[in-house]
Amino acid sequence: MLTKKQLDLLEFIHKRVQRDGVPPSFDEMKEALDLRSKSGIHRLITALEERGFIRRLAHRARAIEVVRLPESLQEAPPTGGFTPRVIEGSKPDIPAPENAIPVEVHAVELPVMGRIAAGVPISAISEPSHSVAVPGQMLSGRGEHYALEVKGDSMIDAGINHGDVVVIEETSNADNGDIVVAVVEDYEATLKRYRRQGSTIALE
Amino acid sequence: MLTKKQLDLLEFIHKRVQRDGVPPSFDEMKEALDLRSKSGIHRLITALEERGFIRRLAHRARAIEVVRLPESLQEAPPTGGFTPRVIEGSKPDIPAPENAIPVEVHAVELPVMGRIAAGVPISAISEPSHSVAVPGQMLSGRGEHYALEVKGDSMIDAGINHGDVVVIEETSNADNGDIVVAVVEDYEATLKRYRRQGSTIALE
DNA sequence: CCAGTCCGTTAACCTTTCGTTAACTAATCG
DNA sequence: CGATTAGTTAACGAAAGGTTAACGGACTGG
Repeated sequence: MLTKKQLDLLEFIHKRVQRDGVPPSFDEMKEALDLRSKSGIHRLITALEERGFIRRLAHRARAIEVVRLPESLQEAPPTGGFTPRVIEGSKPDIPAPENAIPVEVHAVELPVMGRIAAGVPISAISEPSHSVAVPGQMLSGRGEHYALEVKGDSMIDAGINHGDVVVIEETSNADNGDIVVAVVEDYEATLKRYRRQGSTIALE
Repeated sequence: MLTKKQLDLLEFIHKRVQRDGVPPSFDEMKEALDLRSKSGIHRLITALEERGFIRRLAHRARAIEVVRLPESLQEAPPTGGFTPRVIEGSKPDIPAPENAIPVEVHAVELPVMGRIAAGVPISAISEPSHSVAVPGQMLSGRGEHYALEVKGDSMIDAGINHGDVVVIEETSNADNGDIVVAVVEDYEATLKRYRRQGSTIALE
C-alpha cells in the first residue's frame, strides 16, 4: 500500500508523536529523511493522507494525526499496545448455562462484504472478508443486513469517517435523505445520500 | 477459486508485505514469478482484485493490500489469537448446538454508565442505564470496560458525534494524544484529549 | 472443431514518485 | 504592525512504476 519513502515518513511521524506528543514540523521531517527541501515532504504527506494513514488540517502547524498504521509497524503487545485480537470483555465468563437456550442474543455477527468509498465509487462489494459483531439495537428486524468498511472522508458530515464500519440493511425502497449504497455499473459501490425530486433521483 | 499462478502471486505479495512492510512493484513480482513481462502480472493482479483477495489504488506505486488469504495460506493462529469467522447473516436464531461450549464470543455486553459531554462536563457517571453489545475487536483485553453515551459535538474532529456510544477502557495511565474521560470535582465527567508537557498535563 | 479461459511475451505509452529550487501565503508572536 | 516560522505551490528532469493492445500457445468443456 505504501512505498518505502512513505512508510519511512509515517514511521517517523508516529515515533515523534509517541515520544513528544507533538507531530514534527515539515523541516524536522525534511531533516529526518535527509532531504534538502520541504516540498518532498509535502508530497509524501499528501500521499499518506490520500491513502488514509494520516489526517491533517491544512495550513496548521504540526496538525498531523496518524490514523492507522500498516501491519508492519503495528506495535508489539508488550507495553502500551492495543491488541484487538484477544477477546475479553469485563464479563468473559458466560457460565455456559447447561441445556439452556441462548435466550436473548443482543449481538449478531454480520459479514463485512468489502470496502466502500464515501464519495468516489471504488471496487465493488465482493466477498465477505471477515465479520463484526453488531449490537442488536442497530438492526431493524426486517431484511438482511451486512457490513461494509468505509474508505475516505467525504461523508464525514454525516459522522461517517474513514475506517468506520457501516451496517447496511437491504431494502427495496429508500426515503429522501436516507444514506444508501449506490452500485454503479454493477461492480462499483459508493455511499450517497438519496434524494428524489419528482421523477428524478439525485445522489449527493 | 484461484489458479496456481494467482495463488503464487498472492503468496509472494503477502510474504513481501510481511517482511518489508512494503508491497512489491510489478517488476519485482515479475522477477519472483520468473516472467519476462509485467503484463502477466497485471493480469494476475486484476484477477486477484476481481476475486476480492487484494485491494489496490490504480496507477499508484505499490498500492496493493492483501485483504484476505485463501485457507491454504492461512497462518496458524498464534496462541490466544482468534480467527474471526463469518457466523451469521441477519438471522438471530442460533440453532443452539447441543452440548457445545460457546467457544468464541465475538461480542460482549457492556453497561452504559450514563452520558458524557464532549467538551463541557455534564452530569456524572452514574448507574448503568442499559447495555450495548460491543464487538470483541474493540476491547483491549486488559482492564475493565464500560460504555458512555456522548452528548455534544465538540469532539467531532475525532469522529465522535452527538449520540455516539464510546467504549471506555479503565486503565491507570494514558499516553499523549489519547482520548480520556476526565472526571472533574468527583462528579462531572468529560471527554478530552490527553497531553502532557513535562510535568504539566493539558486537556484539550 | 469451436469457444472460452489462462498464460507468456513484446513494445509502446502514460502516470507517479522523487529530489530540487524558488517564490508565495498563512499563522504566530512580540 | 513587522519579523519569523511554517506550510503551499509551481516547475523541471530523471527514474520508477503501472497500463494497454496485440499475437500466439496450451488446455478444457461442449
